Amino acid sequence: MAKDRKIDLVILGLLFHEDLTGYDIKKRIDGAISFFWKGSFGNIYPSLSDMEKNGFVEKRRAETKGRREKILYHITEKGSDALKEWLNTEQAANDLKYETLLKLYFGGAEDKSTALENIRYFEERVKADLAVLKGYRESLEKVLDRQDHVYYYLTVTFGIDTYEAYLKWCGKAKKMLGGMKG
Amino acid sequence: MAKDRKIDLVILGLLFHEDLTGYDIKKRIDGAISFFWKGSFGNIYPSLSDMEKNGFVEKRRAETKGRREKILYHITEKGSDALKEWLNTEQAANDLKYETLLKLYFGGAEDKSTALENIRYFEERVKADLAVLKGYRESLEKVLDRQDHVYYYLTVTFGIDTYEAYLKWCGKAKKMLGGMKG
DNA sequence: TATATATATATCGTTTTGATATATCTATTT
DNA sequence: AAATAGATATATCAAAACGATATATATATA
Repeated sequence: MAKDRKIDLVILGLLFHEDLTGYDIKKRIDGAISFFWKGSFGNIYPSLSDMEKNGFVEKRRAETKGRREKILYHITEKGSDALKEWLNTEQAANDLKYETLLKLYFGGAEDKSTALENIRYFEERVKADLAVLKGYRESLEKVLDRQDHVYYYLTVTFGIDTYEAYLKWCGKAKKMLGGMKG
Repeated sequence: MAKDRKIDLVILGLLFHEDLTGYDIKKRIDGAISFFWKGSFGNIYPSLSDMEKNGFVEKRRAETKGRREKILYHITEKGSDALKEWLNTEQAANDLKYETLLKLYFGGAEDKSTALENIRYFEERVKADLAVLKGYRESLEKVLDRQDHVYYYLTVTFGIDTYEAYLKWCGKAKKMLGGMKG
């Protein structure tokens, strides 16, 4: 595991539950996780390769029955230890990049209709994403007896709560801009 | 301006109002903007250098009165056009990285006290940041007659609304984890 | 059968991050 | 007056992330 490479921890977290290929890992990240973290082949494969070299994960040839071979990765004890150590460190960096707010902040360079367009576009995407998150929540509510699912459920409700706050703000912002001259 | 370099737009947005040095730009970004976008010397100086080469900004020697010279940057018409073009493009990427949620998602690898620690740490920082944002809001409320300030105000209220949603979620999450076995 | 889509691994150029190096100016302390 | 700490100012570097693309096989569909 590299010193400051966060993707390593994402991968170890996923491998803690099951063996996965690099492609599987990408799919997992693109699911429910994508609302709060992202990954690309460009960092997943180099991470797997380095972690394998350093003994945090190991390769398990999948039973391919004559088909094209694929590489399943399995977490080692060293990998589990690294994951747990990270979970137990207090600090956690939450880095937010809202291009929407950046545009709004510089809105004075154009007329208010431009800013309103920006907010409306944001609002539409938030509504769409919120619907997806509510779908996840509904599925998870049925299986909350399993401990892992409580953790998944909490991340989903975090998304729902913040997205609903976004929508309320959109309403207020549109009203305020609407009442402004220019 | 580079093809996909977002820091270019941040700099152009700031220079639209006033001439600034690279150091000034860093300070501006570290202020109210840092809640939704970040920048470092490592991308600010290369961006300024490239944009100067390509005619988006130009150097203005500051009146230093014998003191050490500093480089003030001034936005050109080409730079203003690029800023406005960006403001008028519909899509805006909001990339959120919550290490807090990442740890929570993988919480099943440790016991629930670890997850609770994670949430409590997050809660404390949100409270501190929220106080700063409320201070900004108070200052801005006095000067809302100026159009630019309305835009700044909206980005600040976005922060306040979402941070308050975070805190409500923290309360619910702690309660839910508290009632869970393990 | 043709073809579009999904699976799977890998790499590359660009951009960002975070730290550090260097030097000057200004305010404070001794 | 001298020492020093902190702010100002520019710049660079290694490491990491991003986004796109290349390559090839497997599977579903028209």
